[in-house]
Amino acid sequence: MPRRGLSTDQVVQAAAELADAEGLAAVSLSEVARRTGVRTASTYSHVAGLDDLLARLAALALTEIADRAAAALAGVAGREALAALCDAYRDYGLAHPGRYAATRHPLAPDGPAGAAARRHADLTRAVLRGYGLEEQAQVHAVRLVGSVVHGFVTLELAGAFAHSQPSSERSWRHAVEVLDDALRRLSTAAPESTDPETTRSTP
Amino acid sequence: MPRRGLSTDQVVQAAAELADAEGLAAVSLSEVARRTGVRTASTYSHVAGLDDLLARLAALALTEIADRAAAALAGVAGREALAALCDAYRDYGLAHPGRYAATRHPLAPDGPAGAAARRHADLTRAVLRGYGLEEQAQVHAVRLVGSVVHGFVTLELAGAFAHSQPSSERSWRHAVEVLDDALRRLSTAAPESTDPETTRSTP
DNA sequence: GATCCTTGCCTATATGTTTTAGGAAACAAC
DNA sequence: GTTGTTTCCTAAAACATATAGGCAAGGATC
Repeated sequence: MPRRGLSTDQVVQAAAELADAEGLAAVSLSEVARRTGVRTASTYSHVAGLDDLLARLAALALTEIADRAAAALAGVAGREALAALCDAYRDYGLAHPGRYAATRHPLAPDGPAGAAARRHADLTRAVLRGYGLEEQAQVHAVRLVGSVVHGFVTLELAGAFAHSQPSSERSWRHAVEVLDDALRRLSTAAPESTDPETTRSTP
Repeated sequence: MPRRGLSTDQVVQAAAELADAEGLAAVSLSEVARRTGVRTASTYSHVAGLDDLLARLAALALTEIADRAAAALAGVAGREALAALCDAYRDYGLAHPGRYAATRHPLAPDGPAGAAARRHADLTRAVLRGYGLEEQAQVHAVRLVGSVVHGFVTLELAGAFAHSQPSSERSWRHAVEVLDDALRRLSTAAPESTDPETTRSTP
């Protein structure tokens, strides 16, 4: 019996292609084994189990997104940078729905997925630096941008915007534009907010 | 053998409680059967299978959210209405994470889930009416609001905002405020956009 | 070149879940 | 009481996760 020469990366890769083609729910050790040409039990030589495989898949997706975002951000700033960052997420999600869905898998803060998650936060922070926000506002902005992007892509992939005019593409451009506008206004707004609701005691 | 007097609603209810307590992934026909005191095969008398159960769970969650949103919207308008709508979603998601997660289950446009989804769109539209947007801008706004809310709640439930200052509660209030501000600006902005980027040929 | 050692892959097995098929008993209506 | 419907059962097939133990391929070492 000749060896297939399988590696962990190849197993994860097979899972990624399966997820994109058939949906994340279709990813099972059995099906991955089938597609790599080995028996199910043999995959345990490369991954610790289904949960480990899904975690590695999440790490792969996060890394790929961060790579693309970093590349897209080279040489741009301000509004263009925000659009490039947001587009990197959405384009990846549309091109690789299964991997994107894997991203929601609960990930350990340590490990490769944690490192990738930190890269994401850093990239968003780098983009937001161009808006001149103060520290606290920047955290809020990171979360807002993340919410809009993640929410839109998730709903779009779920088909919530299909079969309805205008196209989701239009709405996406509109959303990014509104986001840019809002961030710009936040930067020019009171740099030291005196709103009693947001400047309570800071423990 | 005395009958348990089970009904479809009771099965779905058991699944809902299971999902909230142990996570949506823990919902299986076996576990639901265990909790309702019947054998696994017996649940097939009430639901057509696991997929049908999850779809019914999604419909239940969407209906419950719509009910709460509708109640929260009674007698308020403008900024308060927007906040009430958004809070209804988030409060439900935090209180019932499993049911909220079930919402992402692919739903057929016909059937009860489809009706609930339409209620949601109508509720959002009702809130946005207070901002005086034109038709096309209103569609964009519905999608934007949906994205922000869904994205934020999803990320918050995934723990993305935990272990980090300031609290996610602060960021949430901030996000809703920014959203209100953005919508208000859209209403006062050019009612007929002449931006060449957004008014290309309409095929 | 013969001998280890690691390890990729195997078979076999235990356990749990989904789903269908067929039957018995509870319950309701007449 | 008979009939009919519905709930729940047992039985069984198909498939998934996971572990244990074994065999041999591919190197490294002597």
